[in-house]
Formats: sequence, structure tokens, C-alpha cells
Amino acid sequence: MRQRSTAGTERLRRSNTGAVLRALRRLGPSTRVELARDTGLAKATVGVIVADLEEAGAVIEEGSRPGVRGRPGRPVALRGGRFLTLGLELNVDYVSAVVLDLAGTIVASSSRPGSAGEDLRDLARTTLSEHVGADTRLVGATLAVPGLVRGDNATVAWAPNLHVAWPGVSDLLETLVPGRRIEVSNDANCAAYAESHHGAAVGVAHSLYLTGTVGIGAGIVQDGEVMRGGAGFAGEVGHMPVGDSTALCGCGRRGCWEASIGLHAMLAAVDMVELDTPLRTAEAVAVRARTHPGVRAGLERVGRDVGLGLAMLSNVLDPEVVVLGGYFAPLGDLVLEPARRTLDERLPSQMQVRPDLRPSTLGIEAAALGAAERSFGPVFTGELELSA
Amino acid sequence: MRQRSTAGTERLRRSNTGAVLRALRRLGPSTRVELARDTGLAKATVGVIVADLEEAGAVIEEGSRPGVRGRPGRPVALRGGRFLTLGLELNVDYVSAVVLDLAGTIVASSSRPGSAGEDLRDLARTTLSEHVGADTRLVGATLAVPGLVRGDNATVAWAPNLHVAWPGVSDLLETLVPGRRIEVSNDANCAAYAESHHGAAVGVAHSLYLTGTVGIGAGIVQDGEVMRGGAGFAGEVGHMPVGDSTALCGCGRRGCWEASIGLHAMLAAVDMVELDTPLRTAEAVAVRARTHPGVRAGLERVGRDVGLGLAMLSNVLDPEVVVLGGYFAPLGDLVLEPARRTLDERLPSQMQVRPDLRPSTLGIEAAALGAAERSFGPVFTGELELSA
DNA sequence: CTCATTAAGTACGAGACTCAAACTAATGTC
DNA sequence: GACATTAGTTTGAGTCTCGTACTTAATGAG
Repeated sequence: MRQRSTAGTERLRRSNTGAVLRALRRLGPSTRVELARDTGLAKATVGVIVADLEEAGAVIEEGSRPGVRGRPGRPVALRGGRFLTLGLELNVDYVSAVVLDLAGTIVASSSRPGSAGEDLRDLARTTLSEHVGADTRLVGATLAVPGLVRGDNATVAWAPNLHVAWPGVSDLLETLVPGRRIEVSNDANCAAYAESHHGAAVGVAHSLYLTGTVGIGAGIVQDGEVMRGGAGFAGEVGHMPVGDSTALCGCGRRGCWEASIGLHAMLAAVDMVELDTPLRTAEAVAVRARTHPGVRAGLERVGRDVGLGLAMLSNVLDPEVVVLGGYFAPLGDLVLEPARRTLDERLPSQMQVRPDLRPSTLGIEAAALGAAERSFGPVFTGELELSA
Repeated sequence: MRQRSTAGTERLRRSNTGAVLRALRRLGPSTRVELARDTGLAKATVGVIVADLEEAGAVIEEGSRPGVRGRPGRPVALRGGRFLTLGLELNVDYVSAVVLDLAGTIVASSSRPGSAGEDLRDLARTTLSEHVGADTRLVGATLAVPGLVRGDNATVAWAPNLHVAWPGVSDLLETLVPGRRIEVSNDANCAAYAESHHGAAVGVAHSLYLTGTVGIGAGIVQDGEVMRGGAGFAGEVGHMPVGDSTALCGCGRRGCWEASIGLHAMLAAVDMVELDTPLRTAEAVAVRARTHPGVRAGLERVGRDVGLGLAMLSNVLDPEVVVLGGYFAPLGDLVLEPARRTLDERLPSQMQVRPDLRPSTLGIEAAALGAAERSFGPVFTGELELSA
């Protein structure tokens, strides 16, 4: 896992190694010839790169696939279990940790209530001690937070809902993985990244992730990359003036989208009370909706306002897929159907492909999973070299 | 201007050559040592690259800058006049052409009324014959159109306002520059690119361009790159539900932003009539506003609705700078001031830096200029090699 | 069973590139 | 005029990719 700064011919090798790794992630187990065709490199070059990766323990040769004429190819696959990343999430009322391996397998995934730096540190320590040992290499670690992260990917400029002294957390992180810098990233951006790599938007270049809790947040993926904006504020869509223009928002203004479709607005619409977590609350609402038409009507109203805002966002961003997470996921079509109808009404009829609205399939650990995946980013771009 | 497909060590050289060219564009005339410092390459490498570029005619050595201790550096600068690109625009009622050189100097820039393929071809032919000769090399050409361009950067999926048979234009282009493919691009995206390279958003990584004519369009620049969206529809913001929800839009729906701030809505607000072009119309409105409070009040209303939509866009995209073009440019602060006030009211107070609203400084040829600049893109990334 | 056929993977030499260090060149300072 | 200082070039070593030729491992026809 050396990080070299030389810009010599080794940079070319690292870049090509990244291309091979990306191809393996995309294609699954592949022979050297298949990798050569996909990457455009020469057979010989791929052979050398694969040999290096094998020695480093990053790929492993599988049994040959016979059946066709000629010498059978010997597929290589990304090797799981050896190179790991840690993804953490520190949220308002819970902390999560995910350990991911190079093959894309989720090695560990856990959450627990809590909101203090100590909770996070304990969870991370436990997770690390259980899954990271002498025969594994920790490639990187990323922490997802519900706040505005500066361009340095390390410090938080603004986190209104996080009642933790930031310098404290920052120090905790240093003690957690000594000598290794932990990147910090926005939670909605991480969740969007998770959806585009492991969730409902796999293989989609342009997607949008919308999460509903007390607040509303979005993560924008354009061409496979998370969009941050000038100050890291991109995707903070909760306070767009959308929906009921008289609804009072927590921010003091009226007419924010959040005031129409945030968790509390949804609960008011169905006349129910909040349980311990947004997900559990939404599950209870979904159950009650089966028997109570009034609840369905309330969700219909919420869904229309969701669709109204998505019409805005689709006009601006033109995503192929919109993934709805947070409390929207358990409610599924109860909210998505009216949203789709509103979207159909409001989108320009000439727009070729309406974005596909899908509920999130990842659970509460979505952001932590995305954080872990992001730590693999430098490996797949070739910035970071894997070594035994 | 060979385009090589080999992925050998020459790719590394091309990439490094691109880095040197970018540095020269950004820093202006620089010595080899300065370029080495900026790019991170070794002095020797920069020396070889600069020698190659000089032989190709892409850079030229300037007089030395003495005055300090030691051997004086001999700055090299991008050489204008030799490598050129052609930018074209085919719009509803005019056609434009811009010739740009490698140094970023606008060699030629002209517009004329017209909307047919023949008008475009004639203008392009004249421009080319006047400025592209035996001692110059045409690097590329790009055509900007008010419509939806497919991912192939060559064909148009949808251009409602363009009353030209598209296959016809496509054929015309082939005859124009034989053997060279002309890229096609969206006009708002081109104008946004022009503003970020030559206009009011130079040096800004995240900017937004908003143009007002009969319709409203936006171009989004994120990290210096134009954002296209899944189907090339990103930035088609005219039909977002913003502003007067009762206003009837040309699309048949009510409440589109365009119906509140499009040229016709603005004229209705100030009770004036349309002249031959949006720019000329807006100039007349600006003159009349000096003496007529009613006109100023009308523009105030339009400006507030501009600000309302920009609040949406800023929440989603977080741009550092918003450039307002089209009819907004001549009106300047008459529209921008109320827009700024509305933006201040509607943006989350925690947002660190409010986007800076600036009128466009580029005229009617903005899109054609951006189209020309885009043709230099592959040169500065190292995809396309300049050769004598 | 033998051998041609087919396709995957490897060995090797040529060519291109970057880099660090040594070297040359040009200027100001004392 | 010697010397310090900085710019740029030369040189030799080390890497990398590539095309070609070769080896290896399977199938199928006779």
C-alpha cells in the first residue's frame, strides 16, 4: 500500500494496474486475454500486471474454464479477505461501521445507538479487532457525517444536527488507526456512492440519492463521481422552496421542501407519532396504511410533494435513476407511486427517459458502506498501490 | 495533430505534454523551471517537452527576463496564430462563428441573421477562408445548437426551436471541413464553458450559467467540466415549477420558471414589445427603465423570480459564481439586485459563501466561443497531439 | 493413439519515456 | 575578475509497454 509520488513510468504502471482492477470489478473473473481486450493493453502487459497483483495478494487464479477448443483460459478474480477498508458513520442517534474487501464483499456491518465520539470509537475498535488482523491490510478508512465537509476531506465546516465537539472526534480518529489519515465525507454523498456501487443504482452513471429523515438530503452521482459543489454544499436540497409554501420549517423559514416531506411532516400527514428511528417509524406507518385509507391519503400527499421536488432535480441534473432511502424505503410504492405520477406530469414531455424511481435496498449502513467503498477509490484509479 | 491510440509510454508523454500546455494557459509565459515546479515533472523532462512543442509550433520562446541573480530564465509562451479551432453556433434566428487560437486569442468572431443550414455553411466557409491558410492548422471544430445532443457528440435528439432538417446540417458539416468530424454540443453548455474560460467565471471551478431568451437554459460547470446528465438533458431548467404558479407556459403547463422570467414574461411585466433580438430588446428596456419607475418595478418582480430559481439551483449545485447571459446581461443590476436579495433570503444561512451573481461579459458569440474552446479540450488533456 | 488445430499465456528484444546527477551557460555581486 | 546563483542541457540508468515468436494446454479428426 505504498503511495508513490513519482511521476515517472511507474505512474503509467499504476494507472494501468488500476484499469485492470476496474475491469475485474466490472467484468467479474476474467482471463488475461479478456482483460487485455477490455483495457486495450497488450497481452504481455496484462500478464505482468496480473502477476504483480497476484504476488501482492490482490487477485487469485480460479480453476480453468474448459469446454471450448484451444487452451482454456485461467480466470483471475479479485481476492477478498486480504485488502480491507473501514467505513464509519457518525449520525444523530446511531453509529455504524462496515468492513469491505477488495472483491466488494461486505465483511462486517453493524450499527448501534449512540451519538458520541466514544460510541464511534468503541464500535470501530471492536470491528477492527474482529476483522483486521495480521493476514489482512487496511487500505483506508472514511467517516461519513451529516454535515458540510471542507475540500480537505478531513474537517467539518458545519454539522448542525451533530452534537459532538468536532475536534474531539478528529482526535479520536487519529488514535483509532495510528499513522493513517481518515478521510471525512458527507453522509448523503456516501450513501449515494453506496447505491451506485452496491445498491439500486449499480452500473448507472448518473444517479441521484434522496434520503428522508427529519431532514432531507441528496447525493448526486454524475459519471460515477460524487458531486461536491464549490463549498461541499451540493445536494443540500432540504430547504429548496418546494411543496406547501405555508409549512413552517425547522430553519425558521416557510415553504422548505423538508417542511412538506420531512419525517415530521409525513407523520403529521398520517396522524401518527415518531418511534425510536426513522426506519422503524416508517415501517409502522406502512403497516397501518394497509388498513387505514387516511394514512394512504396522507402518504399520497407526501408522495406528490416528493415528485414535485424530484421534477426540479431531474430538470437540473437529468439522472437515470433516483434512489429513495431513509424513511422512504420502507414505504415503497405508497410514496413512490404518487411521486412517479407527479413526475410524469411535471417533466417536459420531450425528455427522452424519465428517471427510474427505486427504493433503497441498502439498510441503515448505506452511508458506512459507501464510506468504505470510497476508501477503495484511489486503488481503482491507480493512485494507491497495493503491496503485500 | 495526430491522434494516437497506442497506450504505451507515448501516452505518458502526451499526458505530460497536456500538463505543460495547461500550465502555460494558466500561468502565462513561464520558464522551464517554473513549468517543472508547477507540473511536478523533472527539469529535463520539461526541457524535452518544450523543445517538441516548439518544433511543432505550439509554443514560442520570448525574450529573457533579467534583473535577478543567476542565469535569466527564458520564458516560453503558447504561440497564437498557428493552431486554430472553429466554433459555430446555429440558433433560432442567427448563426455565429468564432476562430480561436491556442494562446486563447479570439482571431475572428462574427454573427449574422439567419437560421438555415446554408447560412451557417456560408458563414463558416467565409470565416475559414479568411483565417485558416497554409501556415495554420485547424485542430477541430464544434457546433453549438439549442437542443439535446446525444452522447455521441454528433447527433441531435431533440431541437424544438430549430426549424432545420438535422440530417441536412449534418451533411453540410461534412462538406465544410472534409475528413474532419465536427462535434456537436448544446449551446448553453458551450456558453457556460466560454464564461469559465474567457468570461465572468474565469478560474472558477464550479459555476453556473443562466441564459434568458424566449426560453431559459442553464449550463453547469463542475470542477471545470460541463455536466451533461444521463441523456444530455442536465441544465434544462426552463420548465422547473418556479415563480408564478398560474403563469401559462409555451409548453402548455402552468407555473414553469420560463413563464415567469422568459423574455415574453419580462416584456409583459414592463409593458413593452419585442424587438428583433433579445439583446436589443433588453437594451431598450434598460434605457426606458432609467425614466420609468413602472419598468423598474416590473424588472424587480422578474429579478425576484430569477432569485427564487437560483435559490433552487444553488441548493442543488452549490456554484461559486452564477453568470447571467442572454437578455439578462444588458439589464444588469436592474434584475440582479432583486435576485441577490431573494437569494439571500432563501439560502440556508449556514451556507458559507453565497454564489456571486455576475452579468455575462461575452456577447452574442458566447456559445460559438465556448464551442471553439471545447475543441481545444483534447489538446489540453493530452488526448490529441499537436504536430507541425 | 497420434497429430493437426486452436487459443492462452510467456519470453524477449526494441523503443520510448522519466529521472537524478553532473555539467554547461549566463548573469549579478563583491 | 573570481565567485555565487540560477537556468537549462547532457548523459546514463531504470521502467514501462509492445509486437513477435514461442510454449503450453486443451479439443477433435483420422
